[in-house]
Amino acid sequence: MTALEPLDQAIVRELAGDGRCSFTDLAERVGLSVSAVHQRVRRLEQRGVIRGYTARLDTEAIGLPLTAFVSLTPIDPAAPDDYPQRLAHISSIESCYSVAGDESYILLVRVPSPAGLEELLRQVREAAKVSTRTTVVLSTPYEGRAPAL
Amino acid sequence: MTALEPLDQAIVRELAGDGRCSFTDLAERVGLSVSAVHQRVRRLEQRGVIRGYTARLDTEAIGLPLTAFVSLTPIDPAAPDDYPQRLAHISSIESCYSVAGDESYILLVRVPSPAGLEELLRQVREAAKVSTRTTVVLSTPYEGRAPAL
DNA sequence: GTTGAAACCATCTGAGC
DNA sequence: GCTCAGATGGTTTCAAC
Repeated sequence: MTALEPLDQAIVRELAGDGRCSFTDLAERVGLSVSAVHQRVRRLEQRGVIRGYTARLDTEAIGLPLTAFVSLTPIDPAAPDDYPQRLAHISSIESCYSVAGDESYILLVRVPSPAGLEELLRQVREAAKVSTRTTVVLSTPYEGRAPAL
Repeated sequence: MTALEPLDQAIVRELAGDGRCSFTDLAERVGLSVSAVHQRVRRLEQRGVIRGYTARLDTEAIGLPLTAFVSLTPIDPAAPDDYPQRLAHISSIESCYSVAGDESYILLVRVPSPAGLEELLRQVREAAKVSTRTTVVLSTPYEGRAPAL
């Protein structure tokens, strides 16, 4: 995987900071013509460097005030490792990481309440035969900051 | 915090899926006029329900192929709890969560290499007087999926 | 790979309901 | 709070370099 050119870096940095930034603004900020920027952004999208765009939401305002990390340990270590797939339909799971260490996976989940968390854990244990360890998030000083390029 | 109206829910769901969706498209998808959608989106932004927009990037393509969770435990339990602030300048830290459990904080970090991780841990220990426990991410089956509304 | 211009389309505002 | 319509300004394409 070849490293990103400085101009593409600049574009990507701007779009990480403001995903709805117009091409006109973008062009000014990176010092290129509008068409050139337009072409480069399209190319970055097609190459998969930019995987998409999303609105960053206030989890409380949308009714999911409880965030938690759920670590997964397979009950049967010999079972086929298709946990992510088995859990994909559970929409409270925002992210799924395969990790090195004591556990096999770490999930980031968002639920409306402690009752929602209980329900989620039930679903997870049912869908994948795993034991779970849950770490409740008390507050989020910051999240999803733009990467350093 | 009053719950989200169904129309606002629909708008927010669409923008979580495609943050660069035009107001024209958005209007069609939620069944409203363009101006009405426009007005509602602006209101959602001002109320802080929508906190911004970002490009979702391929971490490998931008030169940060190594992701890890770093758990923090204060060395002096009586020290003032200003860790997030003390760590905020470290740009490899994407997210910082205050958590219940054995540790006080969990950081999500992105670095170019194992050497970068080592350097990051040094920086973290220096900036905050904490001991760290690191869980390396091997792969990411999914991440940042749109929330269930 | 960049530019500039032209055609098209989206954004945004304000008046009216 | 929604709609319509008009003015502004952004997006997208294309020919040329």
